[in-house]
Amino acid sequence: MAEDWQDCPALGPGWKRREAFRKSGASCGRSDIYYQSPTGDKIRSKVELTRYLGPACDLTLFDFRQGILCYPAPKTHPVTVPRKQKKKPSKPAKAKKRQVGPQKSEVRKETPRDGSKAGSGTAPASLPAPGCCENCGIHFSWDGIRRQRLKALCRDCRAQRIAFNREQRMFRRVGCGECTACLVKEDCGTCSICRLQLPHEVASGLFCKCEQRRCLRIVEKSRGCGVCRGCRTQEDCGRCRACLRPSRPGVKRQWRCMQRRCFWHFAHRFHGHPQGCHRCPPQVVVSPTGKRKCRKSGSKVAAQHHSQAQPLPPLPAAQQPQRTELHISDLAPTSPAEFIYYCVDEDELQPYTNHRQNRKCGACAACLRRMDCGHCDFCCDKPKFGGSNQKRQKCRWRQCLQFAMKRLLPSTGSGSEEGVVSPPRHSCRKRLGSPRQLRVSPSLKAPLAVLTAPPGPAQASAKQQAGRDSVLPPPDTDLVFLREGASSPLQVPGPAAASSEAPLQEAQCSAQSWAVTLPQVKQEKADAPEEWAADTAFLTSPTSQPGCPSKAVHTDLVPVKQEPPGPEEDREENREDYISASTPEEETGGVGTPVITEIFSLGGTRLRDAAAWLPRLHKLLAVNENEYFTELQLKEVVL
DNA sequence: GCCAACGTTGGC
DNA sequence: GCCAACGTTGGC
Repeated sequence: MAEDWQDCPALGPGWKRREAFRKSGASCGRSDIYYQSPTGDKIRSKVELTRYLGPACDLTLFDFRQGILCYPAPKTHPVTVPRKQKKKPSKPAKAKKRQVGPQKSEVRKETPRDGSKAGSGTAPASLPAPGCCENCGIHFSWDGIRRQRLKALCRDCRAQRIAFNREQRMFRRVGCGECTACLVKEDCGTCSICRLQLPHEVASGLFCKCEQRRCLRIVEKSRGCGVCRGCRTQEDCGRCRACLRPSRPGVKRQWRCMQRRCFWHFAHRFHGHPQGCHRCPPQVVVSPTGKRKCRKSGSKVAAQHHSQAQPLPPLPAAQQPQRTELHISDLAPTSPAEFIYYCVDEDELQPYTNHRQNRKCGACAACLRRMDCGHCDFCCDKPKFGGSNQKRQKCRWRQCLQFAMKRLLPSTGSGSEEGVVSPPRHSCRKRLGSPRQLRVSPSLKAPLAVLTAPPGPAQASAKQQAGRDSVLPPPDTDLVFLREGASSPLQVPGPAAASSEAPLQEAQCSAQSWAVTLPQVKQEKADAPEEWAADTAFLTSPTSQPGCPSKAVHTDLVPVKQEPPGPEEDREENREDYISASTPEEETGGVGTPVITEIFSLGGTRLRDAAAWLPRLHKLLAVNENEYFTELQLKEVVL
């Protein structure tokens, strides 16, 4: 896309403008205008531009869409006269009709970029210290590339590389269609893929393609392109981190000098990110249980082909997969130990829906929540809260819980039909369930399930509500027990007097006092299909009620009191063992991820074991009603 | 496989 | 026109 950028002298040297036409969706054909500052910052609207340039810069005359300055025409002459010149900073910034996060935003924008934007009223930015492109060697502004990238590539080279990667993915999926391998119509029958004896339609599919039919234009990492600067470099530089990396005794050096790595190194190795993982969207791999898996993770079992697997009907000649024709049950192996992972076009498994709306059930408390909490990391990222708009995600407290549950329980379809749109059955595309929705605190991977009443600024009452109906997460803690309908955390939860803020739909499950939800992504990836089946069995145990989404609900659970901010020693201990009291900040939806659901992942504990340890947990809870539990205690219970 | 970043699109 | 946030992708 780099070629789409065009200079925009109206904003000064180095500014670029791009018009992007929407290629799909309801607004297909519509165009959006983006600007890029000399330092590489992307501007998406005039408001952002105003914010970016600061109040000293008057954009009144600047036509954002056209990228030109429009001076007021004579009264009788409506035609604007574009001029290519710097705008005048003399006039104070026009008050926007809608100032979003005015002060914070300005502070935020100016703080990190003061250097580049000081005096940017007309000609923005002193250029940052240049870097040297690893590929072409030219000097360029490194500052424009904000990510933590190892390769220092200039914009053009990076664009080339990205284009190359994109092309390579396409080659891997469908091939170039021109090389001799792509023209081969028959499988060899002898390669490792063919020997798996996968159904023909699968074997002739994309990533499972016969080795003899794999596109020859795929650049193998081990070979490199042979042409780029990296491939042509014969000697190690001796200075890069690879060269400096100490080799293990007795082990041949594994690290190739950074300077000798192929510029085109395909970022996703074929077997590293095959179709099925979230990096490879067009294809998914589906286990017979319905859990989609990245082939990488499923490769072991994939190698164990079950000869009795029922072949799928042949694909139409047009190679269009038969939508909705594929049923997971058709693929069920006769032995639980044996699984076959099929390449299935994702569209086969989900009829067309508006994907962008599939993340909302519209019914859960999170969906019903109107206000951003203003404190979670995603809120903090929002411009209106002074963020830099990099994450661009919905407030964590507003991320659909139903969707999360669906993702977590791919094979569980019960109990969610009541006016709830079933979220799409997405593959292991993580983004869909998204760590954004449910993220495990990296500092503590041990907690039990958590549900919290979302805190937030929106509710003075909500805060109280949170205090009443739930136990808020202590710092660095993923453990929160939500109690419904209770007047205080100390009471044994009674019938749900569902708080409108109570997450999930426990509110609908009047008999359920506690809700325990599944771990999100990390658990998902770790679980084997059979474990999911077990999980599901547990989660859909008779304790669940019709109308309730599938989730672990244990009626025997006794409430746990969340201590108020405790003594200092407790806080210290929290780092190690304790799930301690929450800080005031977190009580309002604070810095810590406001975890919606978490986790049964104590040391790899599976939900399937829950039947065994839940009673123990129950006992512990009963004994320690007013206490917190150490991670150690929880481990003892669960493990 | 995870995550941050960001292009893109929906909707107000 | 603008913002929200979904979904993709590069880096690791």
